[in-house]
Amino acid sequence: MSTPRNTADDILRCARTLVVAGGYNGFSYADIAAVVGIRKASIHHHFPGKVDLVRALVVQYRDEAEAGLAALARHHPEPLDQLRAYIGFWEGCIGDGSLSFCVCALLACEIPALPPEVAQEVTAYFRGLSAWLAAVMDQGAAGGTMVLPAPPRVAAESFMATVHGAMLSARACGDPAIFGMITRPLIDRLAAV
Amino acid sequence: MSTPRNTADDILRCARTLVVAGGYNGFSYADIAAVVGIRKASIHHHFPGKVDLVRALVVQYRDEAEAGLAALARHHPEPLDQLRAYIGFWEGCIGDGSLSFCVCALLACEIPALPPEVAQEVTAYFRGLSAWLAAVMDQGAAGGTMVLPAPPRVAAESFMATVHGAMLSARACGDPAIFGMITRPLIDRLAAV
DNA sequence: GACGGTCTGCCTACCAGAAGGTAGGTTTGC
DNA sequence: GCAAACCTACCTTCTGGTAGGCAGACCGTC
Repeated sequence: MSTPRNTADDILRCARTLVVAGGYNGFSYADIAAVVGIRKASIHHHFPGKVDLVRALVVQYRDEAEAGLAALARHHPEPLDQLRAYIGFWEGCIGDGSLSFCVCALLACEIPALPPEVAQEVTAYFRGLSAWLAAVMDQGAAGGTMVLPAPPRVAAESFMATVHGAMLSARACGDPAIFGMITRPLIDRLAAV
Repeated sequence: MSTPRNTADDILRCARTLVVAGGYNGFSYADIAAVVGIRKASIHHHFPGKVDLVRALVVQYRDEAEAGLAALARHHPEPLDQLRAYIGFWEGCIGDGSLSFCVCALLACEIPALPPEVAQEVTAYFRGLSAWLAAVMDQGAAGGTMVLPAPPRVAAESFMATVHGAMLSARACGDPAIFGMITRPLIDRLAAV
């Protein structure tokens, strides 16, 4: 089941890392070429233009996120544990530096300057994540294990905003621990006594 | 007391708008020149390099923020009202589009790709804002008008993260109303019954 | 008050390098 | 033989930045 070293995927992985570091305008085809070990022009063979590349990258990211959330829901029957795992996932990513920021959160910052094809995918990510969180919260409230401070939709938006803001603070201060400091109490506050 | 139309300040204002739209790499000297109505080379007369320009911009922003928070504290003796006014300020800015995102929050996203001179100022903004919020919360808790869900420092970080995340969600969804939806309950939750 | 000097703000005219992208040829594996 | 993958070579446009000139405001000095 091992992937036979797919160049297109190497390019996407590399682009993801570069986007996470500096956004849409923070990297160039030359940067990717240098890392992946091919020539600039070869990237165009896989992705005709930069827009295609970044769009593909966001689509892949969205797919992975969706799959990840589904897996997470399978492993943790309890809604509260699902949120805990979600936070834990990011805490791990930020802590070990494997993904120090959400790709879509970063791109969302630049939305006014983004090609519409990319912006659209970013917006879809936010809507999707927010909907998933709202569903989990709804379930938790119905099951009596959670107490929501607001209707599920609002509580979900608030939760998501705090998580993204926590990433930002961690990055701004250069201190991954800040993420956990902000997000962990989030769960405790939702837990029914 | 009217300012005699200072070109350097025009440049800073214009650069601020452009940074808010697309970040550090999202604008060029040519963009500014076109808006301000001077030639590219003239910008270098006021700001030798792009780093100097953006650094100056962030320093000015920090000064304004500091002055703004101080003014806000003067106008509202009650800590809870200060937080309300802070949220209200941003709600206004985002609503009328005059400042649809915090300059430093946006730059913080790009910190790994930012010149260190700029990154340092951005970090300082976060520390300053967080300290101010913590002080206000401390005061509110001491006065009995606020109930903090965590120690002031943690509550302040959490508050700040949610506000920044709310900006992000509003931008991601292209809907300014989301900012208010997320942030207004924040105050209610802190208010002592 | 006229004189020369200098400082400020802006200009034109460049530059080297990087950006994203294209054309067309060569290698590689089925 | 064909197609995918990759190459070299090149193009255009934009990037931040420099060199040097020029008009006007400001200046102390005679």
